[in-house]
Amino acid sequence: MARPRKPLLSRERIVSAALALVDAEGLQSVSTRRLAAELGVSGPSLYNHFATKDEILDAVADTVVAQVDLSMFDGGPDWRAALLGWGRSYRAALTAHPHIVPFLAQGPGRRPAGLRMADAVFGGMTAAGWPPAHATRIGALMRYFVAGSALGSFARGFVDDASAYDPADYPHLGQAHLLADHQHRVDEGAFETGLTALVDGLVLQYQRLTAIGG
Amino acid sequence: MARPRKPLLSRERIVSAALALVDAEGLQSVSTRRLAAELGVSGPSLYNHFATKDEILDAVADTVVAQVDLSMFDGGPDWRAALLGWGRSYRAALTAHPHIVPFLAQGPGRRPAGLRMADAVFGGMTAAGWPPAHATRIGALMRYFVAGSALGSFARGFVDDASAYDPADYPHLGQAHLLADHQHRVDEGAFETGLTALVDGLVLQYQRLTAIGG
DNA sequence: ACCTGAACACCGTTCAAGT
DNA sequence: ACCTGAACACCGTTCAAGT
Repeated sequence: MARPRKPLLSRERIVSAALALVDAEGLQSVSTRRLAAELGVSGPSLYNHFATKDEILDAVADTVVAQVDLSMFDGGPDWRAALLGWGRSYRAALTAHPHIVPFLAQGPGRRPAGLRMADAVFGGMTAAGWPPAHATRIGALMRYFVAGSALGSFARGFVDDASAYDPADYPHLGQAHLLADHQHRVDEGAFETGLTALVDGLVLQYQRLTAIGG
Repeated sequence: MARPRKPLLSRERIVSAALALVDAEGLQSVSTRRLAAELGVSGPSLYNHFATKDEILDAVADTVVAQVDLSMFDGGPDWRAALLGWGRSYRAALTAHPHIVPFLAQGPGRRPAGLRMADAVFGGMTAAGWPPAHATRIGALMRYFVAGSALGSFARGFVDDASAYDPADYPHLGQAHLLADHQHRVDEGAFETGLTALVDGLVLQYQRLTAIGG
């Protein structure tokens, strides 16, 4: 068979198969041949729809980021609640597809969903009274925190094996092996603690700013 | 030539050549054959010193994290200053070798330098009066923020091309293409703003905690 | 336009062979 | 013990050929 009367592939079909494969088996398992096999075609077929494999993964990353709720930014002047809500939705979108996060972090500048997000945050913060330079920084620092939390699950690093943590080497890590069990709880707790601290700290800065300004 | 009278390679030589190659050309350029060529040997020779390529990269990541200054944690009870100093040193160590950061984030649990760091932070925070559960979270959330900031330079995402940001699509990104120029400044500003906010927010939490406790 | 198989220049890793 | 070349099962991507 050569060219079929109706196309076998489409960008959407390729992207959703790639996302399913990433979720099921991780980034490593996404090769062009493997992905093509999953779609019932041969490897080179993909190049009729995307120029490179990276372009496919870019599109996958974009659909993940597109899941982030941005509605809180056209609401009103409660930027504190908006940041909290956005942060949680952003993190939820990433942790739903953890294997794509390392790729996602490589630079969202050309991905529409990332741009929409940056635009919404900037617009929301400036509308709430933040100067433009601050609004830019807030968008960036929130992204750092959320991406970092989704990427490197802190607790995932600890092995479920007491012998790995000799108290002579690490006097304070006696319970570290237990963390493997509580992985989720530690990550969620650290994320919530950090998110709250971040927003609380920004409130202080906002107060200083308006005290000087007004 | 087969086995030389004195070994041509050592783990240290391999790791430092790998780090130099990562810094010069990025993670993608580190293949076993290329790295071996850089060392004047053939590809499979590396397997006499490391079991896998990932083990080599793990060792590279470890040497990077080993650069982080941890002295502030055995100083005294000023946990605020310790977190600020640690955060800056941590970020400096990572941004000195940006190409290894995506790999580094994959999980530091088995890397000695990462464990020493976690241990020092935990010890410092508990010594300063934080309950153990909080100390764990603080170590994690700081790592999220620093890793995120080193990994995904926010500004790097924006292209130096005004036409990429149609105001019809992104009403608030009119100046976005200028960010490419100010990349460093934006990242540093966002990092400092976020670090300060984070620590300020933790101070509030600490006050609440001790107010309830005492 | 959209698929195919063959081909190119790579990978990480294994292994028998050499000293 | 530590290096080598050959080999295995893969890669991403190109391209001429088919309809």
